[in-house]
Amino acid sequence: MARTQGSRADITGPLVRQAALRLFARDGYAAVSMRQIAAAVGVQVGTLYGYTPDKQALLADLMREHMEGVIAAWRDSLGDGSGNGAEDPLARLDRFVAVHIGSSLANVEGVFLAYMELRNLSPENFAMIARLRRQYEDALEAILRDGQAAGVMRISDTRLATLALIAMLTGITNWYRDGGRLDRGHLVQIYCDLARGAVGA
Amino acid sequence: MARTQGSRADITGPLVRQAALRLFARDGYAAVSMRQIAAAVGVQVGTLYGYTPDKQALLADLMREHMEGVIAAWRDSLGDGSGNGAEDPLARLDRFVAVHIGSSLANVEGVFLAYMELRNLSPENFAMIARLRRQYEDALEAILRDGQAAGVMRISDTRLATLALIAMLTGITNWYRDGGRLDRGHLVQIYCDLARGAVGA
DNA sequence: GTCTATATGGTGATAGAC
DNA sequence: GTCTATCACCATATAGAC
Repeated sequence: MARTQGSRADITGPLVRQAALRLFARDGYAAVSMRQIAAAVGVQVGTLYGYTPDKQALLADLMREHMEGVIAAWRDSLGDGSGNGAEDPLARLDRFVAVHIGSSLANVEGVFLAYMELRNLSPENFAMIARLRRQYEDALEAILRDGQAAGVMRISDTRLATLALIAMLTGITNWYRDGGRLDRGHLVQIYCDLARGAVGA
Repeated sequence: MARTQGSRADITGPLVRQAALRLFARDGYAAVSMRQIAAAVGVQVGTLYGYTPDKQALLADLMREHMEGVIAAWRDSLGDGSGNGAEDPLARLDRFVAVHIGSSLANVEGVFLAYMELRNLSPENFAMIARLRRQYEDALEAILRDGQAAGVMRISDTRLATLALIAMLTGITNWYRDGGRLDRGHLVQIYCDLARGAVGA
């Protein structure tokens, strides 16, 4: 495993982050040592500190990138149907469900970090991640408010419904495996029905 | 903190488990040392090994007791309305929601362990906890099947709906705090509406 | 850019005195 | 039942050679 000399700065950085993501997701931040990450990359432990100031920053960066990716996936899904100015709230809800499931399954390890490692963040990093999470939640709540206002949803508390729907959707990553009983299209369909029902559509 | 001598076997055992539960829930199993647990109890570290064979068994016991408590809370809720032989599936769903929220909020730390520390269990202990979880999930799925058969629910996949509802309900422990904007009765009411909607009632 | 070596301190678990 | 002392090992992070 331990390479001796040989400089590959262009690829070592991404490898460090990829190995850390995989190991943190599998065993948990606190259970993974910098030595394990170094061994997975194929460098000695001291080398890691050329790519991150410390272990905490490595975790925070991975979580930030995950949240930014999830938010970007939602934002980018808006641009697809060009000139689709006034999309129906129910169609927007379906799209949110599909995009959330898609970006979650595309990065299951990131989802694990985002929901399990909050307590291992420093206060400053925690505040940063919490802000990004809130931003994402607010995108869904805006849909529910519009659906409520348009009379196509019946919701007693949009904030609670938002948290309930996101918890419901995120739980998928705990059990879904490609190649199982359901394909992704079917999965999205079923969760669209569950979500529409929950908001009284 | 460190007591010197003095035997209190009858109370030290529960204190060890209580301190471990609190610390594991707050900081995570891997991040908590046996020395921290001992300090919280007020004994020296060697003393802990009179109450548990090792750290792993301490975790597994706490998780097992939590799951057994949740299952018992559901089972005991059946006996209350004596002679209530043929309860409506929708009423049973409401009762499941209320009991789940009640037992979750009564033991938030246990819920944290049950959902965050599965990966820190040995294979044998993991299998034991997974069996208890499945047993609890099956109690909900039986309700959904009956509701489907009775024509009072419309569900395309009862297993998925079960997992979705439990994820939705369990998410509550991530944000609910007594004394906040909502009291527990209101909370249960809102989640009953969400659950009924999700299953097409 | 990567290595080796090291500083400093924490880890789970056990043995044996009291 | 609890303590003290200890074993063998692993942790994060840094300094300086190449």
